[in-house]
Amino acid sequence: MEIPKTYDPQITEDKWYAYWQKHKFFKSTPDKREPYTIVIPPPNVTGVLHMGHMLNNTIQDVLIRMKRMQGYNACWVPGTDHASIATEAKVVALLKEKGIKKLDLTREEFLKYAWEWKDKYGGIILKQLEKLGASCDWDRTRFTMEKDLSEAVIDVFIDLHKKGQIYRGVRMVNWDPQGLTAVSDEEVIHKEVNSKLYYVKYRIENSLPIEYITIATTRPETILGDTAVCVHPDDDRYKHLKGARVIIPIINRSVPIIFDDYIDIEFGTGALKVTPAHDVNDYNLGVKHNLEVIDTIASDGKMSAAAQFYVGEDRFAVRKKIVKDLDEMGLIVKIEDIKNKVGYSERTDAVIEPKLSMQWFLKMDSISNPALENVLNGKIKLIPEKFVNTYKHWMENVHDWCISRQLWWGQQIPAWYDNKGNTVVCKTKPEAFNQLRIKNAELRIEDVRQDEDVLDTWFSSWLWPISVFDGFKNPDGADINYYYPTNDLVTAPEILFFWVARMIIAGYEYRGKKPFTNVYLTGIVRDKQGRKMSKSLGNSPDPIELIEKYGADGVRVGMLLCSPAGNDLPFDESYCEQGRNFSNKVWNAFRLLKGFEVIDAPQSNTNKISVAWFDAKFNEQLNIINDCYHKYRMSEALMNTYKLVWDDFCAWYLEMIKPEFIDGQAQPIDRITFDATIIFFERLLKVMHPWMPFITEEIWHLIKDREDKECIIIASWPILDKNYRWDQTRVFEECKDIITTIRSIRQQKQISPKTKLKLFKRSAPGGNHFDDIIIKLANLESLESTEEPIAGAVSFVRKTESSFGEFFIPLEQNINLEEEKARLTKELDYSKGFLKSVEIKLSNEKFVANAKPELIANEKKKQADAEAKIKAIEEQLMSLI
RNA sequence: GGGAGCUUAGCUCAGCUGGUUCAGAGCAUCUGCCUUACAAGCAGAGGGUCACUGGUUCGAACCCAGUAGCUCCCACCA
Repeated sequence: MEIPKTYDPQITEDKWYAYWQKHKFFKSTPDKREPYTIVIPPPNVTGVLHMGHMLNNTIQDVLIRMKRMQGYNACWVPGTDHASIATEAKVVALLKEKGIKKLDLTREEFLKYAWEWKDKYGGIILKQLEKLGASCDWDRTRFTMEKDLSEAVIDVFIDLHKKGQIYRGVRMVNWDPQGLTAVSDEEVIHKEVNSKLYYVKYRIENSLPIEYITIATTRPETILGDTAVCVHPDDDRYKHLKGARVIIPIINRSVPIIFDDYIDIEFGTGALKVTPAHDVNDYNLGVKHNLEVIDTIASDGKMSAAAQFYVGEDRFAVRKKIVKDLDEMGLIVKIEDIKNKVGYSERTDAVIEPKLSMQWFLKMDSISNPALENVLNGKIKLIPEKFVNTYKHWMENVHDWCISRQLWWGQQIPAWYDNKGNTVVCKTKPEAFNQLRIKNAELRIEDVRQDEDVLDTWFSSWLWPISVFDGFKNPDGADINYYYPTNDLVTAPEILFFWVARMIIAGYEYRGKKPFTNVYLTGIVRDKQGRKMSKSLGNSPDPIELIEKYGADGVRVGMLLCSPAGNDLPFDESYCEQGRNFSNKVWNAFRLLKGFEVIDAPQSNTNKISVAWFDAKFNEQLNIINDCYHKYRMSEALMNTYKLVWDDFCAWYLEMIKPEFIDGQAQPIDRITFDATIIFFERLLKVMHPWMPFITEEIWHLIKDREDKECIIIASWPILDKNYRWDQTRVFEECKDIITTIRSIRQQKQISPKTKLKLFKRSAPGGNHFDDIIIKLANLESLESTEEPIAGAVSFVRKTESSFGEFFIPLEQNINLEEEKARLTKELDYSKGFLKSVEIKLSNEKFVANAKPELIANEKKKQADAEAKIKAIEEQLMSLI
């Protein structure tokens, strides 16, 4: 059978994925083995796979696959997040296209549409994860708004309310006028924008002649809500205005001038207009000075009836209009360009409006203590560690969490009201009725109303590591006891506070234990210009298309080659190309092996040495790779695997054992060497498997007939031989050096690689362990020892096993003496320089006194080495003359 | 405004307790090769004042101080 020259991922990927599924290799149930558990950061149901998911989930899959091979009961729990704002926005938009307005629907009708939408599109992203090879236990797929998980959310709300951690109150919240809901502080993104600072004159009441005070504001549209003007008590410009009042223009309201040291005298005119309804600071001032609150902006961002003017017009339109009107009245003193920060909604990108409203909050102070403590004491590790600082800072300054959202898609808050202003928190309406009736005897059940709001999505996802194992429904169940705490969490640093911190809080609150041990924080995938990949910029490649083009293995390798934990990843398709090329390299190594003719024959010395060397090399590298995994240095683990396969195995080992051609006829290989090589290759496939699951599985089956269930995905990770012959690998480096030097000389002298050369070696006796390899790989006719230098030959000095050897290659043509001399002299100078630096060090009394003895011994060895090398080169130079 | 981090080859990054001439890797580049596993390849080569300035030390890419530039996080200055 002809094996194609290039590897074709298309024909293998779906095949093996289905095969793994069929044999339930991803499935996990509690057993005697040690569990290794990851819960997926649930992607939004609205989501489609983007590069961030690709990166994130590939890392999780690598970890899961490796641990599975290492004998752990590996369990990767998948699922999706209901993403209340994002999903609701999507459904609203879809209904709008159909000509249906959300406001015309009842809650039940709307939710029916939303669920229909979810059932239709909610699973797309999970299907896409299959394409990249994600070995999730799909039978465990959960959804944050499914029945059990929702119930857990409601129970937690009731429980925390009972504990006094949840309260309801009127507060200044971040209002999203587009999503028509409050959002938490964490969902507001502050962006620096170019704004204008308007200087507006307010007339002092009853002043004669007419006196004005000039205030500076970036938001003139809120003037109608002003209820005071505030200045600093020490500001000499305004001291005479104690007790005075000013007239708010347009609306002609009389308001007091108040004095407060909150004011920055330097900013603007040192006079601040105070609008308690639309600014947090102003609100606080209002509370302090007992000011009236006039809410002039409605929830949709348009002027409310309370504004009296511009009613129903949008806040930004009004800004322009009011400036024009004020200007016509001669009240605009000047307009300055400034930069300031404006809050935007994370979900809808609308400008956030600070707004007073009644919301539910979770007190964060005491509940978050264990979450801070256990990250600081290292029981939970953040990788990379630098995020601990950020985490600490946030946890120490954490604000109460606004958990109510004015939406329908989500868990409805289990708070109930009667018609007399009583509130109870409990699970069901009948329960609520009974409780409310204690306070309100005439209450009828029809008058019991449930809170209209739903809970913040994060208020359900913070329970994820517990709820996916039914830890609320069945707190002593087999699953939760076995899998919790989970091991690793892989996620983006962006949601360290949104999600990670809160999961830790919930973990300690509800299980008394951490939810996971290691948090691996990936970077952000960016484009070449360093911009974050986003749909709106259109700079994000479609991962599925990349997979089709380069193969899932290629894309996986490409992405992970250059993404150390916590570092952003400037993505470029060429990385995928590199990944694909690697797949192809592996494929061709397989083709070579497959093409060997194997006979029962004695093993040549060359092959024997080669096998011993690679065995040692493999163990040396496996040790390093294991260590990289252990330290979560994923890219480094991959790079070492890559080099082990490409350089050590393909470029060196396979060339060492590859049978020669005689008269155009490939020679057979002896069975001992062949079998050893197959074992090596299988070990390599195993080490590659977590990164490249598909091609390794394909080759695993092609290289040998195997039983149905004998798959690499469940094969065991190679066992490290700690007693490997490390001396072999070291000495072979010297051998490589000699070979490379000869090849380099060929290049310089323009001698074809096909021309066989004679090599003479002049050195101390012994030390010819790898000579046969040198003969083969440097394409030598012979390698002989010589007592005397060979005149007229190209020569060089290289380290051999015990000391330095002088090497000579006699050539047909005459050598250029000057050129050779120059080359040797250069090397001599280098060696002399080296010797000198060592000698300086050794003659430095302070060094000898302070340095560790091993170090000094090492320096002495270097000195001796350098002296030997210099001597050898000098002798060679002599022989040239 | 507060905090954290970064700056090493053209690019992306290693350099893990200061000690091999330590200045590394992959990619890219250049040169020579279509050599019966692979041109998605093979062989070889060239790239760097380790941001800058001082200090500590026998010894600094690494420790300390300052300077410059970049990034991120947090924060209610109109």
